[in-house]
This record gives sequence, structure tokens and C-alpha cells, in this order.
Amino acid sequence: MSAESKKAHNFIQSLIEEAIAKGEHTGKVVTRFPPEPNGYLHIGHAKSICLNFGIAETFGGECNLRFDDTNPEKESQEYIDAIKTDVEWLGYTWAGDVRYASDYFDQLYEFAEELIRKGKAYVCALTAEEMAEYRGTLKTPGRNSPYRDRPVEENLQLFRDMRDGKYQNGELVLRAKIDMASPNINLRDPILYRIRYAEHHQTGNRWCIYPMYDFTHPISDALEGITHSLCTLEFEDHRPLYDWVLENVSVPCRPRQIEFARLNLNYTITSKRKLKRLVDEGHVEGWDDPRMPTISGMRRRGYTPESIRNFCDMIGVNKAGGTVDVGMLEHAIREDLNARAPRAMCVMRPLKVTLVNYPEAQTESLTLPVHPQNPDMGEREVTWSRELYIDREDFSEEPPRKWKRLAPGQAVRLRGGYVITCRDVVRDPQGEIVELTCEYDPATLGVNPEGYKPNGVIHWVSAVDSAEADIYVYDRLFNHEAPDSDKEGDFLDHLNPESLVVIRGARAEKGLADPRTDIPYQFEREGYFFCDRDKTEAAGRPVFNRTVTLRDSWGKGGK
RNA sequence: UGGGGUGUCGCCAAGUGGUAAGGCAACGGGUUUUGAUCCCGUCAUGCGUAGGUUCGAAUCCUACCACCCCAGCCA
Repeated sequence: MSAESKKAHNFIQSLIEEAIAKGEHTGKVVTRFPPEPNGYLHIGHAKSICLNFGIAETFGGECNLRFDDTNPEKESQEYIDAIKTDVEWLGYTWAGDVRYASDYFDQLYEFAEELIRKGKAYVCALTAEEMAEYRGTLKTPGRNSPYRDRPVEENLQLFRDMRDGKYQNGELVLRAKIDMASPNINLRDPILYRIRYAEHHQTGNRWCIYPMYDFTHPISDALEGITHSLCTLEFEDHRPLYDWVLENVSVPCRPRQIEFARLNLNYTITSKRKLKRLVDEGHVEGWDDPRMPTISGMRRRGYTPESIRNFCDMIGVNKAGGTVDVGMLEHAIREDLNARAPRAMCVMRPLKVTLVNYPEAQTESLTLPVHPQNPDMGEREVTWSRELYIDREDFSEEPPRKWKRLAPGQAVRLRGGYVITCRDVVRDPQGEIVELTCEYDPATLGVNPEGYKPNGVIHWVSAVDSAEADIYVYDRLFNHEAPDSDKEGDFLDHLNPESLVVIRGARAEKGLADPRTDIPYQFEREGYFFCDRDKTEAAGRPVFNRTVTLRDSWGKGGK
């Protein structure tokens, strides 16, 4: 709560403050988050959500959620539902009901007729190819359409006929009459309406003409009383058109469009189109695959809403399109989880340890804190027994310098338990190490041993009182810093073949036999893990997704 | 000279004429029963380049350079 207030100022905030100071802006600030329901929300959308809801909040205003649903062929109810879930999960509440651009189809249609009556729009019969040709190029002006000077009455009739289904897909379009010679291509008589016989997820078959974004967006903003229409940089060129529409149509107010740089994250793809390909072509399990940078994927992976919002604060908002290091995201989730995750022990690759001087049938219960820095989180019980498991990686026959784990003849502390010393290495006929024979020091529970110093502390689990678990270890989905920067070649060429490694037969402390599914755990010395509810159900034993490793200043690239 | 943008530490980012915040990363050191956390310290005589204005410039002017976006009946 308190940390939120030190949010960095961004240029949009400053613009609004200035306007208010100069008395140019009175009344409340109203923004909107306007996704098209043609895919799932990703981390880039989170930036926009945090910005829009954040601006509204800091100025005591409101933010609407509006689906920009003017292209029914690419949209669906599934996406609408997912998007609503994600926005709510991030912790935001939109003003009033969910809005749809399609709510305004009737009004949009009337405004189109208004433009026609004013001689500012005309029905054009050029084919798509012809229109492209007439449009000219970036460096040469376009030419006027032969239909440009159709009389108003004829335009009106034709437009009504378009609406009434008297023409086929693509036969006619309604265009704004602006300037075919404009250096800004968006002003070369842009299309306002096209014919599309498609069932719309909200309006069914009521319409066979659908308005274009450039016509729909400014009007929808105005109808909702949006004061600041925040969008990404690629729409900068569209602003003159945004303003043109508002100037030429009888809308109740005049929203202002302000553009900011979209988020780029290295080793990550933030393009709905490409993410959809990953899903459609089966490179991931779905939109919510924990390797996906989607909100739903991150949620499943164990990211918290707070960490994502913090990340968005951290990266700031401006117009310089840079690329943020994923390390920043990882920092955000570690920072949050370090404070709140209960600690537990889980051995990924079990190696049996037998304590030769511990009685055969004996066990004892040890009490450990749930969080070493936060006693309020309580305590947990783990079982100590003659046979234990440690991680294979925590034993080395020929340890490197500064080894802080177990090695022949050497001692380590088993976290929360006793100090043990390795006496023997037991091998199978193939020479594989299958067991370590150790001694424990009964005088070391909670106190340091006398006369010698253990190497370090490692985690462990009882062989007789622990739970089997599966661990899904995720790494970055792409092994290229900018997967889609490759001029030749495809972003799929850079998929990391080791982005998912499934570890079966891990052993977790007994308390994890029935894990909580609402909060991530820290498995000590390993990282943060989040129970995957669906996979757990399917496997019949706990399945955890690794959210992120702990910071590791020892090995390179983590364990 | 097609139009529109952007250039401040390896990355993100404050700064709006008064002498370069902060975060990430990195690197030292301390604490530590997580090689974690935490703590302390180091890290831009420099703000794309070159000129100019000024007592004083990242901030103003001029020229140049680099990068991004735009020719969907997508958003």
C-alpha cells in the first residue's frame, strides 16, 4: 500500500497535471483499456492496463474496459472471458459494465451517414487491388478514386444498400473524403466501413457492414466521455485521423489521444499474432502455458498480480521504445515471493543417505519456521529418520574449491536438522552412486558442532515420511535475445528445446503432500514453485511449476 | 528533404538553463542453519555526433548521424 505512492512520474501524468494547472482540464479524468478480443492478454497489455487504470486512479477518475470488437472473424467469446478474468486478477475494477464498441454500432452508423450528408464520405467501388494502386506509395501521392465525387444522395442510398445486404463481401466500402495526396497515408481517404458477412459474437447477424478501427475508436471514446485515449506509438500516425473524425461528427466531447512506447522484453515475444501461432501450432500447451508471457501463463507459473504491477512501475512509461531485460521481471517476482512465500524442502534428484549411527526404526519430528525472517508465518514439522534423501547435486566426490555441500569425509548441516559426515559411497554394479553412508552428530540440533565446522547447509527430506512430486522446470521459451528480429528466418527457429524439463520422482517434505494451490512456495535453495492444480489432479500426486530460481551467485545460469 | 517518432551508464529510467535521481545487472565487503534474503560500498567530468548561443547547456539554436513506425476492406 505504502510503496505504491512512490510511483514514478511519467510524461502522461505530467501532461494531465499541466492541463489541470492551466485550467484546461476540468472534471474527472476518464481512460479506457480497449483490447480486441482476438487473443489472450500478455505482459505488454499489463503495461497498458497499469497505465490506464493507474492514471485514472491517481487523478481520482475512472477507467473503462471496452472491447474493440469490430472484426468479428478474428474475435470470440473465449477471448472476452479470458481478458475479463485477467484484468480482474491484476487487481483492477473497471467503471460500470464492460463496454463493447459493438454497443455503438447503431450510433456509429448514424455518424457515418452524417459524414456522407456533409460530403465528407463516399461509397467507393474500387477493388482492394485497385485501391492499393490508387493509394500511391510512401513517397508518391495517391490519386482520387473515380467514385470520389458521387452525389450525396447516391452515397446515402448505396451505404444503406450496403447495410441492407444488397452487396457482396468486398464489393463496396465507405471512405472518408480527406486528401489522396497527403504525406500521411492514413489520410488518403481511409476506409470507414467494409462489408463482411460474418456472425458477430455480440451482435449476431444483425450487421453485414462493420466499421474500421480508425472510425470506431475516436467515436467510442467520445461516447464514453474518455478524456485521455492512451495507445501505443504505432498509432501516432493515426492521430490526425482520430482528430479528423471527432471534428467532423457530432460527438459530445473531444478526447485526446496520447501515445506511449509499447513494452519489448528480451527473450520474449509480445505479439498476439505470434503467440497465437505458438498455440495453434502446438509449440506450447495453450495460451496459459507457463512459458507464455500471457497473463494467464504467468499466473499459472506462479507470478503474482503485485509482482506484475510492480514490474510495470519499474519500467516506466515514455516514448522511447527500448527493450527491457527479462531479469527485471524476474527481480519483481523474486522480490514479492521472497517476502510472502512459505519455505519448504523438496529434493529434485533424490540420493539416499543412510545414517549408520541413527537407530533403525526411530524417527523424530523437527520444527522449522515457515519463513526464517517472519516468525508470524508460524512453524512446520518435518520428519528425521535413519534414511534420508539429499539432492545428487549436493554431493561431489571431488569437490571444487569453496564447495559448500557434501563430500567424502566432510560434514554439512542438513537444514533444520543435524550435522552429518559422509563416511562411504555405495555404488551399483555399473559404478553409479546409489547411496551415501553417513554419521549424524546428535549434539548438533540447533547448535554448532564442537571441534569442526560443516561445509554449509543443504536441504533434505525423510525417505520414509515424504511425498513424491513432479516438478516442471521452465526456462526461457526462446534462446535468442530478440526472437523476431531475424530478418530472414522465423521466430520459431529460436525456440529453446529445453524450455521445459519435467522431473518425476522428486521428494517433498510431508507437508507438501497436499499443497496449497493459491500461493507459491519457496523450495529452499531451489527457487519458487507453484502447484499446478490441473496437472496435480491428472497425476494423482503434487505437481509444481517452477516460477523462477533463487538468485545464484555460485554457478552460472542457475541450477 | 515522403510522413511520423526516438536517441541520458550493459538494460530500464528521472531530468524542462544552474552544474547527471533511482531501479535492474555487475563488482567488492559484512551478517546468515537457504551459495537466498538483508546490510554497506563501487559503478556517466558524461547525456547520438559536430558546431553555436549563454557567466553557465542533457536541457536553447543549427547541421549531421543512427534506430523505430506507416502503403490491411487488422487493431
